[in-house]
Amino acid sequence: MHKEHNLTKNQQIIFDLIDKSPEPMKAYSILFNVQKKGIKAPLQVYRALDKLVQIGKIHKIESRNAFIACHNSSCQVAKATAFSICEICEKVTEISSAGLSKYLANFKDKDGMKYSKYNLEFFGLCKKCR
Amino acid sequence: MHKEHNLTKNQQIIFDLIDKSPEPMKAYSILFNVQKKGIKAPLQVYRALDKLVQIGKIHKIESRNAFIACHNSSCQVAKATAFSICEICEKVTEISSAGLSKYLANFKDKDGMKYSKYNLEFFGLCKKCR
DNA sequence: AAGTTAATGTTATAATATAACACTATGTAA
DNA sequence: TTACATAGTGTTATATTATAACATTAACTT
Ligand SMILES: [Zn+2]
Ligand SMILES: [Zn+2]
Ligand SMILES: [Zn+2]
Ligand SMILES: [Zn+2]
Repeated sequence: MHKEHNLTKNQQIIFDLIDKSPEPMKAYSILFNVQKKGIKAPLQVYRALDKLVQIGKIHKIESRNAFIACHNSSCQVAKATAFSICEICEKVTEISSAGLSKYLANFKDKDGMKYSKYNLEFFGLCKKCR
Repeated sequence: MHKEHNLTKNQQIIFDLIDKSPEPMKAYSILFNVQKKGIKAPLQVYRALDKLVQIGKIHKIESRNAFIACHNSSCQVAKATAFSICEICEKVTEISSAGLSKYLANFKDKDGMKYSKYNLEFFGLCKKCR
């Protein structure tokens, strides 16, 4: 399957927090929540976030500057991400669609260029908010 | 065609600057460049940027916190944007592909939900950097 | 044991973005 | 014309997001 990464203490603390959260978490909210566990400075948070993004355990929602745990077993590499975002309640869901990822992975632009990596964010209203 | 928006002085100054720029511009770089024209404060820049994004004259590159002028006549509404980004030279190009926009506009997730708005950022190496 | 790489802890600071408030311009309607 | 509403401005202050720099420690290789 996919390579296991042994997380360090800080990485594990921060991953666990994000993983438990029902919504994307922002860096300084993470910082606030882990201060009781000894992580005191923004940089400690950002360094763990960088690593977790890099190994695909979490993703950054660019339009929100927030982070969510990956729950899509097919994307353990952080190279092809798609999300739906509710513009009212800010609920974010990772989209796992074989058709979509195939289409985007094979997309070529006018110059015939293919891209190995992409990030797609859909916006709309979730079921509850409609 | 599309509705004309009469830009205000600040909006026009800032749009002209972004439109002339060969690469995406960041807010504080814009601020620096327009200070000689009397725009002195970040908020004046951000307000103009917000409006220009809203009416589709410019787009925000979320992964870069930067802004480029729209050169895609088919997207005067800022609801469906796609870009390619070179990870070396940071060149950004707006992608104008009927196939892609049709595919994404019609994309439905597992719940059958359709999204009216999306932003897609592709990453790779541009011709020059390969 | 020595060398290498990755991670940590810490302080300071840079870069990005918004709040609040008083004021001005513009268009619309009584 | 006056009143009203809406959008934009100018300004100061502040909030939020993110990185630089440096000394130290941990983990892995040879
Ligand atoms: Zn994922
Ligand atoms: Zn919702
Ligand atoms: Zn455009
Ligand atoms: Zn390039």
